[in-house]
Amino acid sequence: MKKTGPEAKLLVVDDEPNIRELLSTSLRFAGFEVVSAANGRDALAAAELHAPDLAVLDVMLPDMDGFTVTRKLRASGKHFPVLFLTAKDDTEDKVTGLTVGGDDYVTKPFSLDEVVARIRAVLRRTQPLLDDDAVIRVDDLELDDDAHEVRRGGVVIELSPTEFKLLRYLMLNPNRVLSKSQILDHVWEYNFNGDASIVESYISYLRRKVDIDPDAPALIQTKRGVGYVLRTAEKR
Amino acid sequence: MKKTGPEAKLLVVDDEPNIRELLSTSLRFAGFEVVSAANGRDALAAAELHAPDLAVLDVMLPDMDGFTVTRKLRASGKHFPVLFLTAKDDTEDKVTGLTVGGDDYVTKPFSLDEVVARIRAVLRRTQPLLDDDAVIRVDDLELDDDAHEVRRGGVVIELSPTEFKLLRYLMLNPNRVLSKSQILDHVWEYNFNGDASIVESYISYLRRKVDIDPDAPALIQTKRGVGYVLRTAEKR
DNA sequence: GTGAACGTTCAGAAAACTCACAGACTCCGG
DNA sequence: CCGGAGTCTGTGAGTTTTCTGAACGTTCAC
Repeated sequence: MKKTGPEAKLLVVDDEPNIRELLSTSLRFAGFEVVSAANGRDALAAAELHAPDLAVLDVMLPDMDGFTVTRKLRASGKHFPVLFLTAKDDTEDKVTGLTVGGDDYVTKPFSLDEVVARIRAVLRRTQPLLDDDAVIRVDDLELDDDAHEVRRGGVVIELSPTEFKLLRYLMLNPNRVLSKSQILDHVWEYNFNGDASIVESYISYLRRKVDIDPDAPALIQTKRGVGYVLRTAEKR
Repeated sequence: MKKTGPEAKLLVVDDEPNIRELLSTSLRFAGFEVVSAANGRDALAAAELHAPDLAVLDVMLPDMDGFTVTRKLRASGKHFPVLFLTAKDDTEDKVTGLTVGGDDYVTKPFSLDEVVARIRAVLRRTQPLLDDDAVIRVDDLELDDDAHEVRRGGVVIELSPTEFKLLRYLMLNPNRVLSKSQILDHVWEYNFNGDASIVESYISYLRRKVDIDPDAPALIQTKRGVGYVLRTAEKR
């Protein structure tokens, strides 16, 4: 899955240092090259200098709002797609029109995996050259990101949004034990402040839908005191 | 769907920056090469310079109206088709006569998919070389853009204009989940400011007409918390 | 002008979802 | 075999989402 060299170059723009760091770090870890800016002015300069493939752009910036930044970018001939970060209650109002180009948006607070998934989706849509299939496969389990659908042995499995995100995270890390806090950090919104026991609940839900057959070896396995793994058959 | 190289070169002319941007962005994303101008003078210059295949032209411009622009274009030997943007209350007689050549018009406020569809229709009519079929097919569901007709298993289904546009948008994105705001942005007029619940209503209407057979697997499916998809059977 | 078709909005019911809590169960060391 | 930590799962409250029907407005044909 990982290619040689970075997947794409991203420009992250947010005035809150915490969020900017959070995003930069996890996007970098996800294989992207990342440059960041704290306001609209710097964002425009960075876009000029680095020619990113996509920008992650907070709509609320100290000097000018995200739409203005986008307009200025477009005016100077930059046509890379933008993923907007909006507050949840901005929806309906200002968000309209954000999805007309290749652009998209996620609402704050977001979950990290969600952002990565949306970035990949936008890039896939705008530069279809990279035949990233959008389908993740582990044994006879398939997860189709575009259709937002999961199949086991060809049979569709209905999952709730959270169940879907959790399974997606597990499938992206097959045969790797993931701790409950790791899972929490990736799948739940970044400001979630319940405790990790909810992961147990959702693992339980998932098992009921994914690991039904009592004869087949379970895909989702518990590592006591450590976390959970998605085990493939091949890998023993 | 995406070809190598742009589909055609368009000239967008509108004095309102928002509309100009909105059009440019979504047309560019639809695969066209776009240049734009804010008034008649610039439009004539741009036409001379870029030799577009079609112009999208607001009839109300600050310096001269769209018909004058067209006349001057024709006078200087430019015979590419024009898609006029007119206000809804423009008198019939002004608009009449627009559809006699290859030209066509849409009324403001328009929906983005409508404009794209009209542009494609005009280009198809004027340069029939491109064998764009104008018929979109998903399983046994056919949508004929030219005839403005929908058939399921050969049987014609009567749809209202909005139902037709909605189904069209779904059929252009089979097996891809579309959020309610995405749908709103593409199918409804750009200045629509109701909320997304109207999408739910129209999906409901569509289902009643398109997914009648309770035995057949439903084409239109809800992805709770995410949006709606048009599912094909083949896609497994 | 009148009726029919179409479009929009609203409101309520039903269904689904998220999450906390708590008791039951399992594993493991001693 | 016991106890405790860790894990699993049922229950239920609160919220969100979806669906539907009905009311109201607009447009169009006659």
